[in-house]
Amino acid sequence: MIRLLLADDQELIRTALAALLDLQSDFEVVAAVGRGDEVVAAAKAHEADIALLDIEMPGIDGLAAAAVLAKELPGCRSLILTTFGRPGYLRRALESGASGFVVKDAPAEQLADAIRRVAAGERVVDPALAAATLATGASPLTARERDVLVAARPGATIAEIAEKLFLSEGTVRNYLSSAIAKAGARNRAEAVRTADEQGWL
Amino acid sequence: MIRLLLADDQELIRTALAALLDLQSDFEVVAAVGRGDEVVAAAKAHEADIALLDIEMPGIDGLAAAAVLAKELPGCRSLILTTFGRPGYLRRALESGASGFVVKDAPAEQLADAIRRVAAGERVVDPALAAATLATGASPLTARERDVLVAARPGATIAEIAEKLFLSEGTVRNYLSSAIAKAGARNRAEAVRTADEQGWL
DNA sequence: GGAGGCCTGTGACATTCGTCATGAGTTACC
DNA sequence: GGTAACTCATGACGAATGTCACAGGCCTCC
Repeated sequence: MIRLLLADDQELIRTALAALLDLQSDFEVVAAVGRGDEVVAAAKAHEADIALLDIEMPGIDGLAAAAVLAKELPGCRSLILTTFGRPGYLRRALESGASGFVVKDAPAEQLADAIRRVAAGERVVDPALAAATLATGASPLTARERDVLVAARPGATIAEIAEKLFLSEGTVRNYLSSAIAKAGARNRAEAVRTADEQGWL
Repeated sequence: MIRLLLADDQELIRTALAALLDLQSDFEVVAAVGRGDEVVAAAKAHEADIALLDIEMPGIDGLAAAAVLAKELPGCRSLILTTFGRPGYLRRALESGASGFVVKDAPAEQLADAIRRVAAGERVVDPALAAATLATGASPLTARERDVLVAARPGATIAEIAEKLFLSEGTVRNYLSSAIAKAGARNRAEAVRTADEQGWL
């Protein structure tokens, strides 16, 4: 019997996944939480074998939760279950110590199979996504370029970004310029968009 | 017995919701599709009573599917089931002829309750969301201002927007300027963002 | 028929943005 | 100790953007 922990911010999805997984005779959903920062405590309390983690959650995100889990509770493996199959997400997931990565538009049998294989100690990754990740390569952005792009995301002006990061406006313009070049964009907005899609942010 | 049609682009969510709803003794999931343009045919073929529609789908979106369904198959009511509780979505859903609107972070009982009430002929809407919609009011944008904002969304330049909409660049600048003013933004990017969040696009 | 609103366009203007050259300070690595 | 990369900054330049005033054509509504 494999003991599962579910973490997803949408209650309906959480409940529905639990209903689906409970149909499998060798699975048992022992806990379901809606926040990333509740994952570790729940995993400890219910002695989960595998944590199914969504990425987008309040508190800390699923990738960070996987990292904490790997450190504090090595007996509980993590399987990232998310909507977006972005290359950068997969990379960060594996760096965070997750044992698997499944996207939400996969068929149910694939999820069940992934859970069983992770429980057996394997690492499970969608082959197509893995190939895309290798092809994309790591982020070419420096730490500060990334910061500036993140701060620019909501549509902030240069002055606002500079104020938020305690930089001069000229410096912000320079970082933005190089980030735009590295993203192959012609705009701040386009650079933010492509960097986001690549998982660089 | 209420016959349900599920439409969601993510297969896992589709399957999981089907598993959840089948637990209710008075529900029967008779069809599940992953594209908006398959909804009507499937509803006809399986004589569904209620269609549960996600908004974001390939083909046509759930709101458009609800409109077609209301026209071609009045016996089948629509219930929008979506991640985002944006005021504009709710407004467009009700204008499209949908009978209900539930967000995906509602508890499962609320969904089941909504389905039963829609089946009984009621209109079902989350009260908090309805209040937000009334408070927000309709979009202040004119049709063209909206078009320009949509075209500007990926980070396009003025020249690209003008080319796409067959307008002069000066005209595009004028529309953008008034749209920015109406959105209370100081940027094109910020205007796109807030308009998107309000459901004006 | 007149008023008002939207669509489309032009021209001008100040501001912001993106690019480039350059330099100093820091850290890391050979 | 030297090289390289990153961080932060300044100044200057052209291009893109946002704002404003204005005008003609087309609707709709009173």
